[in-house]
Amino acid sequence: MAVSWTDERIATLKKMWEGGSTASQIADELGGVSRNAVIGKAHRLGLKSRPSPVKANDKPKAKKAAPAKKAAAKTAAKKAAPAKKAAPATKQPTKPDPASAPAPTPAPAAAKADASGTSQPIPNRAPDLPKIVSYGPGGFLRQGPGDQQAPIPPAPPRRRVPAKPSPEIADKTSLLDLNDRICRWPMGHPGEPDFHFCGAKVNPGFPYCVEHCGRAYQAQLPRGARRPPPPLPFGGPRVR
DNA sequence: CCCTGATTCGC
DNA sequence: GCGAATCAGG
Repeated sequence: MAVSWTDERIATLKKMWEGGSTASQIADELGGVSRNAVIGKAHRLGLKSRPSPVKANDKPKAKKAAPAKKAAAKTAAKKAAPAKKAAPATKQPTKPDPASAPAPTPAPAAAKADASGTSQPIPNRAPDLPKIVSYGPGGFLRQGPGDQQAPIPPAPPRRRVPAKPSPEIADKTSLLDLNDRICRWPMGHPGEPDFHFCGAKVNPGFPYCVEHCGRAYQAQLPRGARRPPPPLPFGGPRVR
């Protein structure tokens, strides 16, 4: 292994993982590791999978055999002979487990965040869940179409080596400084040396400060008045 | 095809 | 403990 899992890297991994970032993004950000490594480490750390595209379902129907057998057979076959598909060994009936805990319902009742400067626009406080609520597909916070705050010129390329050796982020709010009480609004792009977070005190019950709550939770426009510009997490985080 | 996370297993 | 290979769903 080229890089070991230092305490710092583990902290970053945890933060991003819990923050909803994908394993690929985390791997990218950390640098020097594959997304598999990130996932493996995350599991070893005891982190669970939140939105897993593959795991969420739980059908009362019969399931396929456990992958263990297949994997074992596969590897064995691979090592032994270049056969593509090994013959299925003795099959064993898998008994379906009873349904487990219900899926977590996020229920983003973001409601209305006023745009004008009328004091506190948060009528209903968040009842619980101190964790993240609204992340965009890019892994970070979504932003309403109303405004832009940065030109966002450079699209960070997919790099896999140097990401954060030890940048001097000084007093900027780094990923590791995030906690439940400070605004997580991202400033800049992850991977850039000056990438940081807002860091202001959060609007109680929300992951952002009051100002950024107004940006994160924009009232839905009435149907028909739909705006063409879709919300982008960044200017264009993905480059391919 | 791309993506995602989960799991297994050799190292 | 680590992570590539593999699996499996979207």
